[in-house]
Amino acid sequence: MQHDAIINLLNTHNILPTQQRIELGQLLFARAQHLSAEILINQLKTQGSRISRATVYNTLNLFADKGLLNTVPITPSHVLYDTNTAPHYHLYDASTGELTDIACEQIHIDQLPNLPHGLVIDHMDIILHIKNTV
Amino acid sequence: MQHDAIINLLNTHNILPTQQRIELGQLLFARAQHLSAEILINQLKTQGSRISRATVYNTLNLFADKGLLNTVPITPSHVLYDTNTAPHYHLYDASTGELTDIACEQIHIDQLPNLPHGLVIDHMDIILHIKNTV
DNA sequence: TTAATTGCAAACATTTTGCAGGTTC
DNA sequence: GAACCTGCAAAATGTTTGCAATTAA
Repeated sequence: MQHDAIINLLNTHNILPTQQRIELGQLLFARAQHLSAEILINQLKTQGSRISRATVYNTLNLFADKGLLNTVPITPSHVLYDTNTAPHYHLYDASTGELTDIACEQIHIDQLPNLPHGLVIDHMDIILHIKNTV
Repeated sequence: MQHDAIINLLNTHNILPTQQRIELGQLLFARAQHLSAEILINQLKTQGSRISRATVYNTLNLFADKGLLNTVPITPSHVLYDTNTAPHYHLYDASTGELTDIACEQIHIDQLPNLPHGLVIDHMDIILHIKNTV
C-alpha cells in the first residue's frame, strides 16, 4: 500500500496519521495477513525504525478499536492481528502455527441456537483446528 | 463430586492424587463449568487452602494435558478452563463476561471447506459473540 | 526409601501506564 | 499554539521455573 493511501485510510477512520502509525500501517495493510506484535516490532527494528514497543501496542489497539483490524486469540499466548476485516473464518494448524483465512461462503450453517430475548449474534468466531491424518 | 470419586478420576488418568490436586479437582469437577485460574485461586484461599499459585497453574496444565479439561481463549487475557470435555460450542457475552455452553446438536453445519491433502479437522472452536439488540 | 510434588520467590513474557518532550494541524 | 502523540522506564499482569523441603506409594 502506498504512503498516501495509508494516510487516506487513517484519515477516513479518524486516526491522526503520524509517522509511526504510517510505518505500522504500511507493514500491516500491505495485504490481508496475520501478524503478532512481536513480529511487527522485529520487522520495524530491522528496517531501522525507531518506533517504541509501547507505541506499537498502543497503535495496534487503536487500529483494532477503529475497525482496521481484528484480534484472533488462537491460544492465550498466541494472539494475532488480522488485517482482513471482512467476515471470515479461520483454519489453524497447530503443528506449524499457520493461520489461514476461510471465506464465509465456504462454511454453511443451517441451524443456530435460539438466543435469550433481547440478544443477537454480534459475530461468530470459527476456528477449524486441523492436523495430519494419522 | 465426592473425594473418592476425584481420586478415582485422577487415578484413571494417570495422575497421582495428591492433596492439592484433589482440592482443585473437587472445585473443578463439581459440574461442567468455566473457571479462570484467578477465580480458583481465590476460592481456594477463601476456603482456607494453602495451595500455592504455582501449583494451581501447574495442576491446571496437567489436567488439560491429561484431557480432564479444555482451555477456552476468549481474549488473550481472558482464558477459561472448561470442565465440559464433550464436544460443544460456546456463547459469549462480552458485556457480562459470561460464557455458556451450546450443545453440538444446536448448530448444524452443512458445508465445510475442502482441506489440503493429508489434513483433517481435529476439532472446531465456535464462539458466538452475542450482544444486546440496539 | 525413592520418586514425585509442593511452596516460595524469582524469573519471564507480554501489555499498559505516567509523564516529559516532541509532533501535528 | 493547543491538542495530541511518542518514547522511555516503570508498573501491572499472568504464567513458568529452580530448588530445597515435603509428601506419596
